[in-house]
Amino acid sequence: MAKGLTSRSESFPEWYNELVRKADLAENSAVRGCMVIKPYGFAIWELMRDQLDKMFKETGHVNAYFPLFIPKSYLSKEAQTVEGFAKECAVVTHHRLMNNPHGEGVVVDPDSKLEEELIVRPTSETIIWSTYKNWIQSYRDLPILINQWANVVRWELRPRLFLRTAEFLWQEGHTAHATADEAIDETLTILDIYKRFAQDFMAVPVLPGVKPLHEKFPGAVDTYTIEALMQDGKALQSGTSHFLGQTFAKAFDVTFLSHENKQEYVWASSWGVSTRLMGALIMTHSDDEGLVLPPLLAPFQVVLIPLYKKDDEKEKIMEFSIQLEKDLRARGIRVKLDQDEQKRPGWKFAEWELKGVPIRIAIGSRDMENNQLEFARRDTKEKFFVPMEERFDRIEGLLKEIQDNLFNRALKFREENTFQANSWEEFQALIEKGGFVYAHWDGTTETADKIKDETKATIRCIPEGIAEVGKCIYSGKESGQRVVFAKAY
RNA sequence: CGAGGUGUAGCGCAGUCCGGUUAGCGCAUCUGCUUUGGGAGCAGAGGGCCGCAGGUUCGAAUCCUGCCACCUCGACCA
Repeated sequence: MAKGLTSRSESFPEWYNELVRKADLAENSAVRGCMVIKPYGFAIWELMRDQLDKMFKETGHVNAYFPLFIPKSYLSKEAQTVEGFAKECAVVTHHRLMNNPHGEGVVVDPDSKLEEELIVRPTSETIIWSTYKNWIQSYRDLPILINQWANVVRWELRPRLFLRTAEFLWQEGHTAHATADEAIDETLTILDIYKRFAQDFMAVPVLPGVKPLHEKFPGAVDTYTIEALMQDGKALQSGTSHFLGQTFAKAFDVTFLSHENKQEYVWASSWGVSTRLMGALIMTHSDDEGLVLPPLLAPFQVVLIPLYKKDDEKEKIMEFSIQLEKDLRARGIRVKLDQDEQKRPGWKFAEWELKGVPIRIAIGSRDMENNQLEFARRDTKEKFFVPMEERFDRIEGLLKEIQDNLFNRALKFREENTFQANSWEEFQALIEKGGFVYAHWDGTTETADKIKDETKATIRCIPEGIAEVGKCIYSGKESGQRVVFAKAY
């Protein structure tokens, strides 16, 4: 049992908070709502980022960078964007400080007031489309497939590490196309990348689908989402891909001359995933002993713990350990040899479990004599001995096995917590239990609002291809298909 | 932004009701010895503007007033 880690059954939110801190992922900062991502946590984010970046580039996207500050007037050009983000924007009003004429410290120089205030970007559609206007004249300039890795600020009143912070890191893709079909294709291509990334790398099963209109991104025609189910039965929106239609092209007057020699508005998509994915990763796999990481995203896939008492033992053990570290590294495995002499082995075992390292190998004199190594896998907590000559094959095999096991385990959990509700009473009971609930809905925002008021459940997404006629569980009106309800983060 | 709560050592807390020795405990830190295959034991040591500013009092962590910060719960959100 990890020292001082609250169990999930005792309090899931507390468990999460303590885990994030104790596993050295992140901590609160001096600025309310902003987090410090610590090196170990950032290493995981870097692995996610590198993989996503690779997938974007494989599908023809390029990276660029747009400014942090957005002129206030840009936001007012697109009415829905204002409505969506106005309540959570940080605003820059001055550009200079001065020594306090009445005392200690510095004050804002009143003479440095900006003529036009600047908004710290909550998302970059407006500044990007005001730029695309200059880049696009003819169909020959299309498509534009740009992504940027950036920080954004949304002034949150109730922050939680990784899940909801005032500043967060993300990528935002912004594409421009000649036709609606092309933009929709792009939107769905990215949704598929997100799904594959979540499932194949994070080992997190996700449910792709489209958001109902009242849950979509302001300014989008359609918002697609991947929804994941956390261990406490709550859903986490883990990525979104928007078909923006011509909303931003019209707001910023971005037109192109088509094949047919006609001026037409450009079609758009935008899409993003953020450091919130860290929250999904943690809340999907981890247990009461700490973090559990899928091998593909583990900063260290294998940790080596040397065990020795006397100095003559130490020399032999260390020589072997250093060689094993080199051999594993040469095979492309991320490995950590824990050489800390201040800490005892038991402490190290617990510490690396807390940090979620998939495979631990203990190396002691007894093992040397028996020509074997003691393996421990983090996901199942099994311990077993591996003959020396099999060590490389077993490590490589185990990493794949653990990756698969985590996904299958999470998928099984989701299946066991996915239900169908056919009456209002049934729906209420199932939502109270937690999990995904498939139910008929009459398609109106009014009904969705009432369901939310009474149960706190929202429509997470409308999955594709499950057409089935039925009656709305709340209003009893006609419904063309089931939608997925859950309580959400 | 509404409603509650909490600010005491790096972290977690007791003490505050009912004012009165040198403000205490656990973890962490430092020193020494013994330990080292599942978060070591013993002995010793260091560390505090008791959130901030006023007030009451011979005397304030403790009582009063104001401010600030953080946490939990609601409304909003990736």
